[in-house]
Amino acid sequence: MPQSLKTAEIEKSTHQDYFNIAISVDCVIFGYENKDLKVLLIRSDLEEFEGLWSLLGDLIRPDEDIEDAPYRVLKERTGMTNVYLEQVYTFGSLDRHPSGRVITTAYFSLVDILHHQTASNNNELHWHPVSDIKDLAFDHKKILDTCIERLREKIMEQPIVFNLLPDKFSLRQLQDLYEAILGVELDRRNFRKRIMLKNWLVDMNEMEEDVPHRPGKLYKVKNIYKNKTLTATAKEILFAD
Amino acid sequence: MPQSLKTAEIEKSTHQDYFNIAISVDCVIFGYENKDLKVLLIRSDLEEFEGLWSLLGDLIRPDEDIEDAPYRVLKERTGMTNVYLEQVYTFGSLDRHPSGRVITTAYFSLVDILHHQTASNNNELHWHPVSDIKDLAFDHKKILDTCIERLREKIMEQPIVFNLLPDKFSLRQLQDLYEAILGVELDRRNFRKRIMLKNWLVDMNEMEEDVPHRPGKLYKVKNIYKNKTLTATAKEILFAD
DNA sequence: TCTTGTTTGTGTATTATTAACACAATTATA
DNA sequence: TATAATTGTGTTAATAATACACAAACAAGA
Repeated sequence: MPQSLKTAEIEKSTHQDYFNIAISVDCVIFGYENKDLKVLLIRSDLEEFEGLWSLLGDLIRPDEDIEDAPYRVLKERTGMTNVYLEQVYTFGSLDRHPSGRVITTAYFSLVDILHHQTASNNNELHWHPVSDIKDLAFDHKKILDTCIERLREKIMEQPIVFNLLPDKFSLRQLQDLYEAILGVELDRRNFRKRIMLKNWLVDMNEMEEDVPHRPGKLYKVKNIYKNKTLTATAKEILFAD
Repeated sequence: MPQSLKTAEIEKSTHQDYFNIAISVDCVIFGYENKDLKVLLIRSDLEEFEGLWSLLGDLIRPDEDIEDAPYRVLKERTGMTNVYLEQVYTFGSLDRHPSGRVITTAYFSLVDILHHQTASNNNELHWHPVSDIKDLAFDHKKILDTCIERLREKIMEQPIVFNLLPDKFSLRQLQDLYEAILGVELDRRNFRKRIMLKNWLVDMNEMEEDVPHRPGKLYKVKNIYKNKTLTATAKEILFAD
């Protein structure tokens, strides 16, 4: 059910289309800034959820592949393109949407905040540290939690966190990011050993600059892991190690 | 409804289109028999797929929670109740269904074939060894492959395979089952050690009977892992180990 | 230019996990 | 009572994960 329909129209159309179900996608857009894992939210435009934030989502169009819908939402609402996206789960409780029956498929997305910060000056959009988020509109808190859980599992196995960082980064930055996502502290030496063993990184032969301490070496992720629009089968091949 | 659409006229005229997508569930019903992982299929009733088999599925009803739909499908089509079910992925290519736009959410299910064999004498239903399946109607082969992959990951972490076995089983039966699902051979001593370490089993203090060799001890899975209709949060607690 | 603060870069010893591997005991059957 | 088939069990080696300390690099300020 479109969020923009007012209550009277909703009554009418839900009766007309009682036997219909709408399907949407919702995007959990993760970013990383100031050692915090953040998520991009928009102020809910529904009366029922006044004051609450919600995920970015939209109904799927009848002529649109479901996998294209989250890309379109990101582009339309934030201007972001070429982002990492992954389907997580489909939520379809009867009462999850106050204006009608809407089943939604959740995707999470990983973006480099700094390269996307000016993409939209829509001040209804805001990056929130995930640790600060207590409640969201609809069942979006549950969707967020499910996506965080999936993200935590995934980063231990596959080279995806680099989508949250600038092209060049130090091992310290990378470790801080892992700690922010996992919510734990990691031993520096063991972390470096484990990451290096995975063989995901390329040494740039450059050093950090303008840091008030001994600068660290800079790395980037190998190019084969950088294409963000891989098909599922291409991923299987690449990530087989 | 996209925010970019402004006028009421546009909203109204496109409204019908947005509800012009059907949503279904498809069930990959796994069973285990004769050392084969099998899947329950039905003859496709579509002309386009004449001669091909397909998964059991149905459209979701407007008054039905998405999680209830696969239970209903299983009950209606096979008589099975109280089965293990898990949502896997939602498939929504434009061309996946020849008669219109249908997005489908795939679930896999684990059942004990012997206790369900007479549930339906619908001879359009048939158990197929998964290793024999080359092609299926719709995109069901892709759905099946996705579910097998998920099943393989899951059985290494969580005590779910027992849903495929009778209540009492020997470690040999259990190992054969793991080998059938994973498609590999396992070392018997290491397998037994690993399973016992997980602490999922209870020794029944009974022995196999009517086997033409030294009989093995019988085990059952602990009761806390046996409830097949656990909520997601209950699972988290129980399986935290 | 010397001292201090801060962070990088590195290795080893310990423990836990996984993998490889062989033989005696039990039952049914001939 | 001999044979065939399978169960039940333990040790060693290899690999991975964890715990832990110190010297070197740079910036800033005395």
